[in-house]
Amino acid sequence: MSEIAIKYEDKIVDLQTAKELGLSGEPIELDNSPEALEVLRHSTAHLMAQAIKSLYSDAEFYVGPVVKEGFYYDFKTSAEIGEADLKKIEKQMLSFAKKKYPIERYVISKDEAREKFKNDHLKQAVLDMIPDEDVSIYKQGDFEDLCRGPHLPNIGLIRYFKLTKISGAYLGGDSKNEMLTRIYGIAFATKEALKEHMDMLREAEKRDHRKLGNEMKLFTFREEVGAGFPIWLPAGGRLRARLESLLFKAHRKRGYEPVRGPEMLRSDLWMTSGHYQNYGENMYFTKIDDIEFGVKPMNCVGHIKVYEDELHSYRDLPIKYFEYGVVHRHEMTGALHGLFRVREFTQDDAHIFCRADQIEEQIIEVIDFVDKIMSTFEFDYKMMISTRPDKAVGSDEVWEISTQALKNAMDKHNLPYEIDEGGGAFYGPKIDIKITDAIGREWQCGTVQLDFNLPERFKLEYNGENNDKIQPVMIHRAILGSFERFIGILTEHYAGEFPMFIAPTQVAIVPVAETHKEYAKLLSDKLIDINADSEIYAKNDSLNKRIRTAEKTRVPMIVVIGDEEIENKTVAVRDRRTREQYSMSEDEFLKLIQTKINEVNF
RNA sequence: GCCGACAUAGCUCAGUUGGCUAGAGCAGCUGAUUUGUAAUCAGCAGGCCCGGGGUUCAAAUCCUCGUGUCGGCACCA
Repeated sequence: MSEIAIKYEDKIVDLQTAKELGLSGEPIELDNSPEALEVLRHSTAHLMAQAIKSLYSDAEFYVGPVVKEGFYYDFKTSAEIGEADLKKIEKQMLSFAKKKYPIERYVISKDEAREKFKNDHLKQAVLDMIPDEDVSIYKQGDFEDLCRGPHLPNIGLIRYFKLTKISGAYLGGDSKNEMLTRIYGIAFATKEALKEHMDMLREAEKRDHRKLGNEMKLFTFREEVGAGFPIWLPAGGRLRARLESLLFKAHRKRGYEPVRGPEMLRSDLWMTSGHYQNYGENMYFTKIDDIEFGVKPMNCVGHIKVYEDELHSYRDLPIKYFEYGVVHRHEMTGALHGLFRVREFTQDDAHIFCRADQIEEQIIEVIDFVDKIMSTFEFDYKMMISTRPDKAVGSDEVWEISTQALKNAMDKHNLPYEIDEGGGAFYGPKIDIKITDAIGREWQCGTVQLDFNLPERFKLEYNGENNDKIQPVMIHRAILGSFERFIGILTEHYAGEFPMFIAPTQVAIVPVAETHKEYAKLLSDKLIDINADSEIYAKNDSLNKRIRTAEKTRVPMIVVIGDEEIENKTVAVRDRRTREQYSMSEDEFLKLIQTKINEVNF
């Protein structure tokens, strides 16, 4: 193992820089530590750039940073590069690596750098962003790149890497700018680590909810139906229904009232709410007898109309309405992604109308609710406070007060959070709950939004103790976010092996021979009585085949029924994970299923 | 929406530089078999090769415009 850099004042300093500045510190060896990988991957990005430059001589380079999933480099060339070219570039990289060019570093002034890269408009853009007077250049062979480092001492150290993805990426991350080509890659210090990483990706692929959803017949999409409109199949329907009914009970326990608003409302209302102006490009509109209607992208307006249906006293607050609200949003084609991003979805949505002095307790109550559910499913999640976006309604002052209120509530209860600057809803700041999918992508699920604007816009009020008219505060919240996304994430989280209480089918019953079919049906009926779904595998196939088929559906329990079982009133249980078999009495079995189904309450 | 890739049976995939009647496995149907814990055997059926338009003697294959999907970017539950 060789030394590649040193740690100096908690910073990684490469050997070239350390030598130049005469620094010394704890050595960093080339291993799979985060520090070493940072240096290795950064240098691999440069090696890739060198290879690209040699293959596409007009290539210009923007930035090539190390990121969570490896590294990338953004560049531009007149050549069309596709996935097939990655192999070619990898090969070129290896041949350069074999030459073991040392990576040299020197410093020049920014003006000199401008001159040096005068034919590269992307490097000029990079130079524009650098405030310093002097910049460093790294050189390997005849390839030079403007870079802050740190880098390996020699490109020969780069051996175990893979280019993983190619795509477009906007210059500076802004869709108004030109699009560059981006190639992602990954590198490790050892062959084993690289292999492990690739295995992990393959494993994640197996969990992909789109693949499992298809295999397990949970949901489907069809071209002739339209992009982004999921079709729920029977198995998915059962899973979803279980989740819905559990959650319904949980809402009722916490004082939420079920309500329901219409699917579309007159456009005037969307103007009052501000959706028309601030969210209109995501909405679908239609006309009925010359009056324009907007299909709801959110449920708040409907719930406001419920609130307006009667007068409210300060004694009645908080009032909590909930709805499994179907919403439609015009998502861009490129954003659609299985159940994670669709154009029609159902939110577990609720709106809490409360007094200003109830905000904190209400927010904390919602966060407790979220925690109850996420911990039941064993999800890690993190919370983000999102502040005022560019497109927003309401005064700065109101935004400041409401954002502060969210922070206060979190701080007071020692709840950790990150800040997402400008990520709020147009009507108020929010706390987002983000959970992670099988391959580490984070998805926003639950959300708690504090809103002083819609109550103002709709002139909502309640009677105070002195019979004065006071404006309530609105809290918008969703726990799962949407059934679609949440079930997608659940599918990946459990790799399709759903726990008993939400599994589409609780029990697979396999009768040994035809003569046991009748008894299987009786057992199935008993299961329905305790709210468990079962499927009887009585097709004209071998017993082995039917057990195999049942296994493949990932059903939590398989029971085999034959002469022995019928005679003794027992069932032969086969466990999903261990594939072990054991026998238990039918009564015990039914009790067990019942317990497993009922053990979860949010 | 942008960059790149892809679209063949219900599913997973073959199909050579444009050239015979487009194939396989699984699933489905029919029959035989009635099975004790991960694939019994045989037969049958199943295709506007994503959709329009074009090039060609000839198109699943080449071009073009759509639609959909995938990987990212941008945007978001």
